[in-house]
Amino acid sequence: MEYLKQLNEPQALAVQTIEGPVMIIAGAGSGKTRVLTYRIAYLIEHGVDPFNILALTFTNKAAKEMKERIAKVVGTTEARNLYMGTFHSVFSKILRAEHEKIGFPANFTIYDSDDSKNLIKTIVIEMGLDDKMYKPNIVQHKISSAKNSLINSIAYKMNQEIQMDDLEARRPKIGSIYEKYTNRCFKASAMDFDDLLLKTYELFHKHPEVLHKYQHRFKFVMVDEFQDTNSAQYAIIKQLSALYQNICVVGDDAQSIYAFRGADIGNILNFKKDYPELKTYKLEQNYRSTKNIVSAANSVIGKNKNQLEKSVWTSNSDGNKIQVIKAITDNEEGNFVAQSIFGYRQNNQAANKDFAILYRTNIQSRAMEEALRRLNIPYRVYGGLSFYQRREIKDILCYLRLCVNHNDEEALKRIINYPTRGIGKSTLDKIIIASAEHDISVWEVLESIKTLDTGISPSVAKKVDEFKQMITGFETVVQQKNAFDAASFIASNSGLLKDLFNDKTPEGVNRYDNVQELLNGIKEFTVNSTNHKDGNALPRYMEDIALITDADKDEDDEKDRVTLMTIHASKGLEFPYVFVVGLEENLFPSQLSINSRDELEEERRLFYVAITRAMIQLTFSYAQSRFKYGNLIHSDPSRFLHEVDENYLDFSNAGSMQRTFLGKKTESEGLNLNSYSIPAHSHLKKVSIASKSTIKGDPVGLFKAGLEVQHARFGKGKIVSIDGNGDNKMATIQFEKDGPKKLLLKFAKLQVIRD
DNA sequence: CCAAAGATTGTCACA
DNA sequence: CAATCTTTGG
Repeated sequence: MEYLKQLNEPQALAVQTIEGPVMIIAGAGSGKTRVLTYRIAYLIEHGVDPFNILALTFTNKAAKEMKERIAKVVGTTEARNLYMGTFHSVFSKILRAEHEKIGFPANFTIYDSDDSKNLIKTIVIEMGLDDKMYKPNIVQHKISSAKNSLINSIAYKMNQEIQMDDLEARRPKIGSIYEKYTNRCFKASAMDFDDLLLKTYELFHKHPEVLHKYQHRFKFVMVDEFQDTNSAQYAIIKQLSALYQNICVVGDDAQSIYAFRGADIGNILNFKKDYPELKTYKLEQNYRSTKNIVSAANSVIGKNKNQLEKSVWTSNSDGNKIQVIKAITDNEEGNFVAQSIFGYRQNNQAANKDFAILYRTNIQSRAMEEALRRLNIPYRVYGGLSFYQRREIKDILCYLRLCVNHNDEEALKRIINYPTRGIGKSTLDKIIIASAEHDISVWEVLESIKTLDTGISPSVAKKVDEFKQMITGFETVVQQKNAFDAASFIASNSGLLKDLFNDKTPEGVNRYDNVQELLNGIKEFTVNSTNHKDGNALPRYMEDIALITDADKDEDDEKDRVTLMTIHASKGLEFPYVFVVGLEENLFPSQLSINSRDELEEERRLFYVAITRAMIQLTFSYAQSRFKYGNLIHSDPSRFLHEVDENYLDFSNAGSMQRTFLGKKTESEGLNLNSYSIPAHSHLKKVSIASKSTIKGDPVGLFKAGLEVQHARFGKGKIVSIDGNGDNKMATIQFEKDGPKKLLLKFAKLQVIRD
């Protein structure tokens, strides 16, 4: 019990309260992971069998890390028997084990959201509906939220309220699409992410004996990041812990940032109502950040109405104020941030990996990357297009998927004509129609392509049959070989590898390399799991891979690089130096959120998460204009900037970084935005780099009403107003000689005289 | 059936 | 802008 001495009072109480419902409200940086780890260790040391502990985490990586930490306290053997993982991975395992009860085969495919969207798109077209009204994204979102609220397609269609809502939204057919989608998934032996929860709930609901089994198995249930659970997840943990009531949830309502994908902050806010016996512990001491940072964060989150009462404090030193950087464009913002990192790094002996640049949207990484590259600062971008979503990776995975599960319709559609083998869209359509007519899976159509009346010509039918035989051949290989050998065999014998190899464009070479990387990953899996029964076979790899994300890949984290990620992805992490960039209205808070109080509060919580990632120094930045859809648009500073108590902010750099931009614009050498002076009290040294213009093309967005300008033909004039967007931006100018004129800024070649 | 040109659309976060 | 979808001509 040596470790109990490392804990403060509420932490120690939380660790030692092991029976009955417990809620741990863990403020940012309050040692949550430590408490979770020790609590599990404490359970085990008090005689609880690790087999009886279920711990649900937000990411696979979190589960893995926690397991390692627990292993250090209680030993590897004990730790290995813990049941730990994400909701999705834990429940997909249970569903595979209990597959007979739900009528699915054990080898069901997990459709990712692209697969779901494609299927929805197909169904909408097949039903002859207006695809403007029934956009895949919208329909998918509707189906997903229904599933997250435990409403299956039958209940959906019977629910009067929902039907009315859909009718009002002029989308009355959503229920029918949902129903067809469900049937189609079933026929394809596939589940989407939401099904993993919904079907688990239904399994437990319909089969009490199964529920009972797992209730006894998991006598102690712990849930991390409870603020981000949705109704389905909550319902399931309630089912599981109903018997023993040993349920411990850990979270921070102030960090609930996933409502957009169905997370219900009400789960944590109302938890006590469901468990009156609840013991609540609040971890309020922050060990991570300086006083300035903690106070700034508190001043922000205080603006939210909907929250549990708590006061986060720290005994750390005051630290520096939060630097605020103002830039003219997004590119300039990138330069300032990069230079700032350069300066901090030199003056504070900081390493690259001490820095993080956090942004609201992934696209913002580009300007940052360019600037970092220019200063030779190594970085790593997290998130963005996932490795597993890349075309070439998805292609090969679909081959593997089809080998493991013939019925996988989305996989079949994707690869039946890639590499091209003369089976085009019309043929595919005929196959799908036949599968609907005979109520058989698409694969079964292929099996009897020669006898069914599909309208496919014999010559094409022959090609289809050849494809079918190729896959059947692969299947034999899968059964006989380990995962790596089977995957390699399929990659080359499908022609896919050759197709990529023949593409000598840089992208083609890259794709080829990516496939090699995937195969290396499979190799690693094969080597690592040879001691497991059947663990080296492809089907097991496929089960794993569907729920793995890039964040789970433990890529050489040791490399000394600056971290670039979205704020969402940064949850749970900490960095000595943090830059929160793009603090502009309509970007952060996002324009989609500003019309609803709840959504705005979520954005504010997101801002809170961003602030609380920083340990030593926090920097905010914003640009006055940035490119969006190829147009330079004007941006106002974020309202969040004004919500931070100004006692904790340092605006001195915000002013000094402004250059007389417009005044310099006319010089033929181009722009030099890359040198600025830094106040004496700052850590930063003056940094100057030579670099080309940060603005691409004409900065037409920078003209404003009131400017005095010079035109080559019309002479001097004053801008009255600006209309239109992007290339069509037009200025009404009152010229001294020729009176008012309307000119396209793109062509006018105006020079600014004075503003 | 296919490649290339043209049109459209979207970008908010993710298991 | 860039990725994706649609149209068009061979």
